[in-house]
Amino acid sequence: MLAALEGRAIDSAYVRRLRRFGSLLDEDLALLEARLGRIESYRPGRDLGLVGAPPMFLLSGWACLAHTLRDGRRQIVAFFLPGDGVGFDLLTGSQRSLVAMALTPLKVRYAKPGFTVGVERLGRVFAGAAAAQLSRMIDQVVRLGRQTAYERMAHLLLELHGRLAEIGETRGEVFHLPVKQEILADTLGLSLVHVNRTLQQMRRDQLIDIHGSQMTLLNRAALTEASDQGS
Amino acid sequence: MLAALEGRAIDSAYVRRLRRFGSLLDEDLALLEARLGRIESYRPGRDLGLVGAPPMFLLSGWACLAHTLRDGRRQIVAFFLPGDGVGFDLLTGSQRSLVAMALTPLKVRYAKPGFTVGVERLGRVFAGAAAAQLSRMIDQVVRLGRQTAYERMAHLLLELHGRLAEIGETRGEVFHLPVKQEILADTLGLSLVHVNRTLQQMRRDQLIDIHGSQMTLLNRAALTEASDQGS
DNA sequence: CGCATGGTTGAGAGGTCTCAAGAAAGGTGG
DNA sequence: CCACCTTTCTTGAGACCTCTCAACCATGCG
Repeated sequence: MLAALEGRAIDSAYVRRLRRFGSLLDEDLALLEARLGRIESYRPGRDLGLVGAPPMFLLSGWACLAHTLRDGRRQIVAFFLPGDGVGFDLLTGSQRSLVAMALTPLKVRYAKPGFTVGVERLGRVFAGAAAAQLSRMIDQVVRLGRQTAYERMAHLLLELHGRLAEIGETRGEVFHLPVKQEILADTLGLSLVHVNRTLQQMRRDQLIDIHGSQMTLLNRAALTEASDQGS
Repeated sequence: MLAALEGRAIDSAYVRRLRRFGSLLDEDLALLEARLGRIESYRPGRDLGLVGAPPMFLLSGWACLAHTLRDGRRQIVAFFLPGDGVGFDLLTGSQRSLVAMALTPLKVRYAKPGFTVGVERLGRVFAGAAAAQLSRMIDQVVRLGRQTAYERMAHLLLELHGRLAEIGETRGEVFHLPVKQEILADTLGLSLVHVNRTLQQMRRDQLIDIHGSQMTLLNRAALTEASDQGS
């Protein structure tokens, strides 16, 4: 049974993700696995109900953290991709109109009640993951505050490609982008129409190629140049 | 000597701040005090040199976390006010053009090397402080992504007043706002000129009053209404 | 085949920006 | 205590990026 658990853990997205932040021994993975519990599915648009719920890992599918203003304007604060942890950093401040929502069909694995990680390897790895999320949030602030639509889009596409590459969900410069342009708009602080025009422009500039929900980065150098931040 | 240390700790801004996130016993404060070290001063504009340095508490003065793009555009990601901790959440990702900078004359107290907090009261309080910072970062994303200049300004002023009130640095609706309009501009993702016009408008609307660096919130209800997020 | 959903395009409006210059405020040396 | 200089605030005018409104097109599905 231990072998089976380890087998499941080793090739799961969250283990691939966590390993980016430090080496994990088999015993660490077994420990982690023992502290994870039931698997659940969500349909696109469903609220993941952060408040009061235990944290979870995304096994597959995309989700987001979104805030809706009284008049309906919506800002997506962060994307959650397969392997990402949700709720470990207690952003579950119980507050306001902040909700976590499935963007695609979603499979998640909840932590068991009372989940903790020590300060050992597992703890450091979790701290690294939390730092990475904070770093992405900072990127988001910079995008929204000081970049043009074109720059924001370039930067976001590079971020998404990078994050998907970490868990092996890219084929070269190609990846699956399973969200409507409306979602990109609410992420980048733009209107749906302008997102569309921006993508058109990037196509004309040969920076990207889109077929359905398949996104191809045709010119990484130009995208990096355009995204400026230069990260 | 223990009494002296506790005396200093009890009325310091960071203790007032931390106590917001849970009760702390005298022994907790003594423990914290023992893990804090030297005090240092910075002049406005100086880099606090996050990378590789231990975390610190601001004893007095304001600082910020800022990212500068290649062409000089700057985005201030977060303000640090007296009592705030800087660097405890390892945003010190060693990365890019992200710097912490003094905005006013600053006095900070560094943690001693190897600083840690357990999972006891002190640890929970630190976790609460980290969650609050993340929550403010989310507010910042919403402001920048989906609010107008007027709304952004109203929301930021309310946030700053609230944070200063926590440490007793307000007198009713009056507080000291020690930053240039340029700093507000780089925080709110606006131009200096537009910040000025927005403040003028809020004055004409009798929402605020400004005398030098003294800011008065004249109409909290209207400010809250304008800031929308309704937090 | 018709409807629903999501993508695309046009045109005008509007919020914010840039450039530019003048006014106010604050510090410093004579 | 004043003259001067620097910094910061203020205001005007036109440009520009992005928005809103409104269609129209493409795709998929029952």
